[in-house]
Amino acid sequence: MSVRMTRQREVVAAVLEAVDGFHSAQELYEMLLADGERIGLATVYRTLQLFAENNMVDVMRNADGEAIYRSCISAGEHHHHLMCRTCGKTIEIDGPTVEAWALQVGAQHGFTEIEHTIELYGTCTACQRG
Amino acid sequence: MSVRMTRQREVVAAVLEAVDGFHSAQELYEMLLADGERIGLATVYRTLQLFAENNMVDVMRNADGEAIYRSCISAGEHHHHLMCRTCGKTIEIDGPTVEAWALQVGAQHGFTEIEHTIELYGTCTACQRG
DNA sequence: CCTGAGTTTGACAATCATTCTCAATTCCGG
DNA sequence: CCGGAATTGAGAATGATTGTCAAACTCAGG
Repeated sequence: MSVRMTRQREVVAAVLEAVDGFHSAQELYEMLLADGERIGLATVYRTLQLFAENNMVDVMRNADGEAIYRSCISAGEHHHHLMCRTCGKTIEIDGPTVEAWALQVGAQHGFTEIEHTIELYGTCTACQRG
Repeated sequence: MSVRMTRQREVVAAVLEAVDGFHSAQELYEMLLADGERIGLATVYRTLQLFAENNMVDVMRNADGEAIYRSCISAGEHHHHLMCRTCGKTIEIDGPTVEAWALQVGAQHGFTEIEHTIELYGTCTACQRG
């Protein structure tokens, strides 16, 4: 029942801190192996899920529907992302506007416990040249 | 290069029209078989992708990252969804507010060609009882 | 109503992400 | 330091999706 701190969980947290942007479980697993860590793929998956449940990481899905993770910058705070479709650069954004809009639309249709996923994609300044 | 009309494409379009809500390629495939249609699973996948590219169907991803499809009610129009997390009932919504917000946020960060995905989840009136 | 070139199909293999299994190992409160 | 609960890991299993390629089909032209 209680959650334990293990070497594996520490190193997963560590890579997440060390790298920028979003990465899949597979990618993170490979990075760990490259760093010489001994850890199983299943453990990486389980750990990421655990972190996600505790809002310790950001989760989103790439265009292929794969889960990608990133250490949460505004830990625990709800926010969204603006990602460059060319270089993958990601900016964290928050939007009182949309939050309010989401709640309102939900309420209008009699829905409660509204949650939402909002992701923006575009081409960043750097990638517009070239 | 040219797109042909085939029996298979017709029946896929037909089930999409016949059923409500979003369904995975697998589900649609099974419905077709149940209807006595002769069609291959790969064909269902290919057909759905084709339809999606032509904006003839709505695509979204469920919580597991699987692609789910629905015949496009407001054909070709850009819109979003409000889905009941219990019964899967889905309502189509549009939001000038968020559209504008998305563009503005993108521009603020120097991003162009902004696209976005927005999905709302909640509990519908019916599912709140019980 | 034929025909041929180009499309599309389907059975099945192949990928690939993710989850499951379960014995062996590791944590940690007492 | 101990014991039981939590966690791990190797590999199998699952399941969605895509690739392969010969056979079947469509349709514009004759």
